[in-house]
Amino acid sequence: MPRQVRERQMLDAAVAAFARHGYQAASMDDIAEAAGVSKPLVYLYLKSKEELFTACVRREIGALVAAVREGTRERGVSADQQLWNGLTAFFAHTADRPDGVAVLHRARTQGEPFAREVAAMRVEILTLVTGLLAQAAQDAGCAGVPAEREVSGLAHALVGAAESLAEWANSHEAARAGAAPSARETAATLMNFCWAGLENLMKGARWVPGASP
Amino acid sequence: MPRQVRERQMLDAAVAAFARHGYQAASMDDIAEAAGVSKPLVYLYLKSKEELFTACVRREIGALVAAVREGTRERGVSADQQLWNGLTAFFAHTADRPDGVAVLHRARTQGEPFAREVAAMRVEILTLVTGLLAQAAQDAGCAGVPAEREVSGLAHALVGAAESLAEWANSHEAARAGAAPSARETAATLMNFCWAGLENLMKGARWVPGASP
Amino acid sequence: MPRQVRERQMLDAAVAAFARHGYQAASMDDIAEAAGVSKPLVYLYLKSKEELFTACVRREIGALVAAVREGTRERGVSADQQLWNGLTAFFAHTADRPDGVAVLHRARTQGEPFAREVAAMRVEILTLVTGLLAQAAQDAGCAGVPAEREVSGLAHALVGAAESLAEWANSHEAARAGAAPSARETAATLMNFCWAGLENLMKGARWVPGASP
Amino acid sequence: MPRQVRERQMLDAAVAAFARHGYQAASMDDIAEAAGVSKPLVYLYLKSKEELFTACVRREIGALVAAVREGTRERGVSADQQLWNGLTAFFAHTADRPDGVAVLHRARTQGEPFAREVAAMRVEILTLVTGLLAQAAQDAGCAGVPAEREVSGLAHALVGAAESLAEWANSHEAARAGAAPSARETAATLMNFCWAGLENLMKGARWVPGASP
DNA sequence: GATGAATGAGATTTCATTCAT
DNA sequence: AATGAATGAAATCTCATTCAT
Repeated sequence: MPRQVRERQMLDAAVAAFARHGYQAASMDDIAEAAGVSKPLVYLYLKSKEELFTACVRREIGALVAAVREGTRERGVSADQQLWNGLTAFFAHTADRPDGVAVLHRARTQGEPFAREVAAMRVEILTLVTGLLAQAAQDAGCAGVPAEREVSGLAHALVGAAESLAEWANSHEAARAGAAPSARETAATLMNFCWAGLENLMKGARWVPGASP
Repeated sequence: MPRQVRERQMLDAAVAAFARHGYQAASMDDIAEAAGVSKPLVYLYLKSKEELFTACVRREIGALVAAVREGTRERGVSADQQLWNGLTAFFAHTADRPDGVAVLHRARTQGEPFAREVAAMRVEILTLVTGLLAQAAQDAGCAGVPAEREVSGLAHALVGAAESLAEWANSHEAARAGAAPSARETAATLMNFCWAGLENLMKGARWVPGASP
Repeated sequence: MPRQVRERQMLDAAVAAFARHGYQAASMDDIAEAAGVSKPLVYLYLKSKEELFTACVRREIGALVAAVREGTRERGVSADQQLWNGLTAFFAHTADRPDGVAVLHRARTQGEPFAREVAAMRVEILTLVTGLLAQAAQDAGCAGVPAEREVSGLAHALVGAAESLAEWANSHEAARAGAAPSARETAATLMNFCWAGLENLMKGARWVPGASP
Repeated sequence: MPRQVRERQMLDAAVAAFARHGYQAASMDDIAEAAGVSKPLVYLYLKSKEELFTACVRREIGALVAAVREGTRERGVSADQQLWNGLTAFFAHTADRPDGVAVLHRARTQGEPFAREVAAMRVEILTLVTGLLAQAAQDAGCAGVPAEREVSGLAHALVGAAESLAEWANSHEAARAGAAPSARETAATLMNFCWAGLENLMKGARWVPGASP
């Protein structure tokens, strides 16, 4: 059996194990057995547990980013439409590969080297989002560009909301209140949640404490 | 030294260790040493690693919920103001006890018993938030109550955004773009991000794909 | 509370614990708690686990030997009658204090110092038995005294049979085949088992291989 | 080195250790070192201390039962001869493998699962013995079959006597009174001790208190 | 006379990792 | 290319034992 195939089997098994048990609790024994190979072979191909985890993380990062980029590829549509497309792609992907997403989630709290990789991916996606927001601002004849720090905060809020919604949409809790929502429904929920606020912001309108009607 | 004092020392050390290394990687040896006691004493007082972790989680849940409840206690103010107060308390708390928050974050991916405790806390806070949103809807002369599933999704989005913002606000990344933002600033960012959207939703206005200006 | 009373409580608790769990598995914690006192008090009175076990063993040895001696005290009766009396006393005692007997049983396999104490007790009882056998030989006009080694072997066989019967009589297995047998019944069983053989031996008759009818 | 060989080495070392120190006091460290392997290998092959002990017990049970069965295999000889053959085989075995016998002895007081295995073995041997006694009764033109409980008691007495004699024969004490007795001598001692009594019993004769000559 | 507080030492068990073949 | 055999290191947890009061 060719090396590439064997390697993918190992990565598949590793992603499943890391997703279910976490980095520490997943054992190389179990991964090797699940992959249907002997432990020395895993070490021959992937060097160590750390590198194996890194390989998993990189693969899943690539898959996620590719999915989102593919979703926002369509040109000639308005910024909010593109954002919606990207979100839909994101939610579709998280529904499709829950283990991969779980591995990325685990990696964020697994020490510097892993956390950094995921952080870099978040930056990549945030950049994408930020770009869309900026274009939306332009489209809307926005008065001025908000401070970098504010944009950064907004982007983090958006991504955090998306992650939380993805987790909720794929949990059993959501299914209890009817069928699990589709990716499009979830994306719409998030757009509803934030779009008006973002639009206002871009136009320079601000919510301030003590000023509500 | 009296038992209560020692127990608090142990919990402090354990929270720090669990926050930094996670449940599995934090060792009882290190925790005992950090607490300035011997390992057997930790076991005498806290029974096992699992119960120690549980004790940490419960303590931090209590502290977080108390902080947020305290923030929303003030009566006679509008709903958005109360939400803002609660968010400010939340961000102040996360800035004040980053380790405690990290422990709660870890607990969510550490198996059923722990995850359930945190989930229960999230439900408690979501209920609080939902109540405020409902009152806001009333204040705004809202046309109809949105479906339960939609409200649930919105609340998850809000909480996720808050968590993500808290993490970002306390990270070094935020400091790089100027001083770390205050709790009030972060709360304002989040209100700006979502309030208009929520208000629209309550009034029955919806964002729909393909309908943007 | 006077020291003697406290000490007896401790010994009672210790005997029960050692009987149930064995020397190693019985913990000083449990013994102290069962005795209703704190651990340091146990150490104050009984020095160490080893000495505590020794005290238990000595007490139970004393009780057992006293019971058997009491049983054989009656003068002016034939030797077999005295032996039967002694056996009855032995089985009555083992039925009455199963924990004490169990401790002695455990002590036999618990290393030199303890095993020696029990061995000494066995010697004491064996001497008693041997004396009765000798007198029986005289009564029966026995031809000659058997070799010391043979007598020793016989005595061990008798004691072993008695111990095994005691254990069986107090086990649930015996109760399954009707009510548990009384001490007198068990003693009769053992007398039936061996008396004729012993009598023959004393008269010089021997069982030899290949000579059965 | 092949797995089977290593496993036997481990069992040999474990039997020796359990025999000398008992289940609790024997440490896996010592067993591994005595077997000339590392501790993890012991766990890899034997799973746990409990299973290791079980494996020892089962092996020694098998060896002992096989030895006794082999001894009683010879057909066409009288019942007492067969019993003597079986006893000789038993004493030869206990002299040959004192550690194995000691392990079985320990197992009887080491908790339900172990005690049950040994009890089952005792039942097996008791059945064998009971069969021989029954045949002997037939040979002797026995009047009637004694009650089940009485037979059970007699068998227990016989086995207990045999165990006690075996222990004595292999102890230093026996050697002090001349050379240690051979298996045939010990078997003869036991036959002398009980055979006449058993024969009487089979014929319906009973020893009763107060009726001695 | 009695105890709450505390620990050094050692138990079983698991895991990532490497040879020799 | 692939593996059965093997281990060093470290994890969680328990226990007999002693102070200071």
